[in-house]
Amino acid sequence: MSRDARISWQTVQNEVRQRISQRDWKPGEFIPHEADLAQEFGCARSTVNRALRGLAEAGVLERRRRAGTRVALNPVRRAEFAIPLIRAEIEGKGQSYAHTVCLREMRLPPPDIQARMQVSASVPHLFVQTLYLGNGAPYVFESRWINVTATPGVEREDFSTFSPNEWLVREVAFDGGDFTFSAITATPAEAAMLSCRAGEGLFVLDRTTRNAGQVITSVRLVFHPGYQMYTRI
Amino acid sequence: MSRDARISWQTVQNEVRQRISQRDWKPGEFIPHEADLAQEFGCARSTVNRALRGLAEAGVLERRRRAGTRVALNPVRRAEFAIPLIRAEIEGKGQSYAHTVCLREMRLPPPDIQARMQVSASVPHLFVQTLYLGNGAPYVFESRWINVTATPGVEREDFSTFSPNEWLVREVAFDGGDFTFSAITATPAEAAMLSCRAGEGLFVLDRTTRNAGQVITSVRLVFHPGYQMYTRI
DNA sequence: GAGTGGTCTAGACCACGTT
DNA sequence: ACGTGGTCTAGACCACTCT
Repeated sequence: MSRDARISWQTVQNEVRQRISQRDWKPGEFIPHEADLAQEFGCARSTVNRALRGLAEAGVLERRRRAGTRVALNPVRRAEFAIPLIRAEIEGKGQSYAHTVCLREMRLPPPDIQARMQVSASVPHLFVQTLYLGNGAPYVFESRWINVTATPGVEREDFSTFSPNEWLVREVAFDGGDFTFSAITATPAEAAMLSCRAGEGLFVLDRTTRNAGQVITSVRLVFHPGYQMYTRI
Repeated sequence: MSRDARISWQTVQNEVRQRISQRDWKPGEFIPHEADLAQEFGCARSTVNRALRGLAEAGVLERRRRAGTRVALNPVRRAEFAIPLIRAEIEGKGQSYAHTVCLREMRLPPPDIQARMQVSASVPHLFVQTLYLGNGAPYVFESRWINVTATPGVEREDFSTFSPNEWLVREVAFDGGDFTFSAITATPAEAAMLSCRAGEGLFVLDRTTRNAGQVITSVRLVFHPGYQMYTRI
């Protein structure tokens, strides 16, 4: 008769989400303890734990030992964005992909790059400038510094078949990085590369990538006018 | 003698991360099954599962039933960014916070806002423009459309003590939204608001916030020149 | 069909922070 | 001190998907 279906952690999570949305449980308020919720839903405490842990990771709940679990005051505090390969991003929009290497040489990095890459002034790095094209039109212009001691084999690579972006992703391990998003006003040189007018506002991503504490590469991507980065919660 | 310490899921996760960083396990390769790893580490399979699930959520691993677990081809594919209150962001930089409401009136939303908010043309919305200041200097200029039927009490609010941003976070539940980041070229009006030159590149965030499927508000934030959004993996 | 990850359970112990 | 969340275990069954 009372053969109930198993309760999944998603069921619990959805129910909790709904109670928060409906303001049964208001921001800042404590919600019942795991044990009580387990009893209410008729499942094991670990199932409730799984559900609530996910909500805490998403920033919806705040949990503290001994104190309990409360609804976060600002329930939407984090969002994720995807970091696609440039090729994948362009092809994902249904455009044809191409890239051109404009410059490739060893150079001493300027002070700002030294600081970002945590290297001394006297160590030459590989500097590569690449233009990526979607349907033949400039999509993004990349200026990249590569730490050659951390990327064996790069000195023999001309990036004609694989772009610096693709080559590094294929050949070198990464485990972390910094990202800075900003807007710049196009200089005449940048405008010429991206086929736009000087003075236009352009979206910029600066990224420094690391592996096991070592800096691999530092890159600036200047996107074409009108570029948008999108994400959803 | 052989009283080993308990193995935590973090231990397993760090070990797996390290093997990937060191390229013992290369991108695209399968790694051992959960059961084998559990035996190797001397812990329960659920502990291994917890560790690997976290890595899969982070995009480091790809897991499929029956097929197994493999190292992702592009190990760093996602990043999180924080969405602070504007007040918290300004004060977090050690600056004094202030805001000024420039405009507050009921209006019919223009077509682009109608599309974003999924409403018909004939429904008036509350339109509020607010300038946020850090140390007295313009920090970000906000143009916001508010769905009054979803935000009871808003018609009596003048946003002098609480900014629209703060008021909505305090009074209304959210559970999702869309974010679009882009760059614009400052119009003369925008330049005047932000005390910058017309034609400068400015960082822009468009956000539409929802609760239980209903659109609450749609906002455009135009930041001062030089603004950067930062995140780290 | 069979093997893999996904999940649930019931119980246990522990870490930590509030009181 | 003690109560709460955090975690681990051992076992079980299930869902999915590859062959």
